[in-house]
Amino acid sequence: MAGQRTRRRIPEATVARLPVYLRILSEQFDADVTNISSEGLAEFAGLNAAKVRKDLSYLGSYGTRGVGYDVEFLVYQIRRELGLTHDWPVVIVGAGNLGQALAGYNGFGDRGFPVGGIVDVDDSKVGSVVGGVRVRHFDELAQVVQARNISIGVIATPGSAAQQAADALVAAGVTSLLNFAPCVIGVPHGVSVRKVDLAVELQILSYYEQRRATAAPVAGLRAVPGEPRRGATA
Amino acid sequence: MAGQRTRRRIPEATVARLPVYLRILSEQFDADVTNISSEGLAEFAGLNAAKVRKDLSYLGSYGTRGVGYDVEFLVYQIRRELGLTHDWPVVIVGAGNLGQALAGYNGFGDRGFPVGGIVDVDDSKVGSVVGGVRVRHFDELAQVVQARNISIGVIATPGSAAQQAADALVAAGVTSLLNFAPCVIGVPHGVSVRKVDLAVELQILSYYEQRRATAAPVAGLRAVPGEPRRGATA
DNA sequence: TCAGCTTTGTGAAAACGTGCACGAGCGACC
DNA sequence: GGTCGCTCGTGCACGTTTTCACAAAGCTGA
Repeated sequence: MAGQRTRRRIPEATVARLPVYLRILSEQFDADVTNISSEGLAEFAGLNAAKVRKDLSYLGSYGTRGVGYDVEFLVYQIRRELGLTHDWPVVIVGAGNLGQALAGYNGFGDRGFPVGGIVDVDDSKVGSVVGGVRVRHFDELAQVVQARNISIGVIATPGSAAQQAADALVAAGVTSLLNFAPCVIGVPHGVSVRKVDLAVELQILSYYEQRRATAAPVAGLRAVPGEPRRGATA
Repeated sequence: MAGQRTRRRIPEATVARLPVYLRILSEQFDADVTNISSEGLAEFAGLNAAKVRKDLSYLGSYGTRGVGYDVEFLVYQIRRELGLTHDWPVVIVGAGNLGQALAGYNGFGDRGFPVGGIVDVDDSKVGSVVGGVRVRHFDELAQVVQARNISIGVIATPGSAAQQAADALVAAGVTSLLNFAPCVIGVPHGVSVRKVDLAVELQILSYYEQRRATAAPVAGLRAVPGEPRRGATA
């Protein structure tokens, strides 16, 4: 109650952009850039400077007027705000095509989300090793979760098994889910879900493609208002 | 100018939900459900009924008051609006871990987006076959695109090569990009980009996890306002 | 035909997110 | 110390999205 600063509520749209800023700032830091302006950061992120400033202002007043932001300090602050000061091991449910690719994808572990376990219902897959982790049986999910104190689960099952996977993950104590299955899953209040559906993304692109094709059959390629902005994240 | 009905502009938020409705409706159709209410559809999609009705109203007045919507007809209308009346072959740039997984993932082709080609700069990968498609060299990208009249490109390269991949795709005539690389890419006006970044999704989950952990250290698990809604896509 | 029930379609209001414009504060230089 | 130029932080207005509330319209059964 004493130490921690008052918790401001950060808008969801801003939360979704913080990881983008973090990546850019980390790259700049690695390139020995020590200071950056909202204008510069906006350029890298494909946004406008006012939005960047407003987003960063939710973290606190960490910029210096007339100068900009200290890159290293901002990296630290964003990491702290996003809870990235320690690793978050994840458990993957489903060792099929997608599950294997995810387990083998270094981008997870490199960014603080090591694969702490992977499970599948298929006995023929159990025991094999993907991405350096041995596949265990779905029934052992709770053990895996509790042994490593995992709070993030990744659903990489077919749609028909996704709800069952979600239920098992929640029952095991997982409170955040990343769902790759092409279906909506229901979870108790207090559990976060984010969904990534590749087909949906392609269908959205298809809409704008089709619209370009039919809306301006005479004028040829032309700007279409209401286009998705760049950097629209899943 | 004569035949086609006036083109109403559909809000981006609605466009992003139409694929979800489409999937649900297709499943219902396969289960021999012929009619569905906005309430029923909302339940499946994890939304409220008013939003569903407003979304569908952008397509036209296709419901029947007191009854609901004809599932088959609605499927047809959404497919038409999204431009899904024909296949959209895609070309994948990058045959690494992710590119191979995408090529091997049946969910693409099944939903009208067959992999029309996959290219890589690495000679050792050229010639190998993934997901039934032979990997060709990056230099042949334009040929691949033009031979199959491809307008959607998938970027599955490392971040450092993403901009180069995007430039080559655009130069070859591709007008829609799905970017899996962890960076923002710049494209000319008139080209659509959607971005999927797995690490970003996990970092967003991390934020809410961390918030839960620090915001209510006494009361234990509690609802957090401003939680991402379920099914938050892209 | 009419009453009663159901469900759509849609204005209007509320909530949310974005972009502009400008005051405030900081550093640099004289 | 004062002036100048730069950049942050933020109030405000605008556009978009969500939610509410209800009239309109269809079906059922008498």
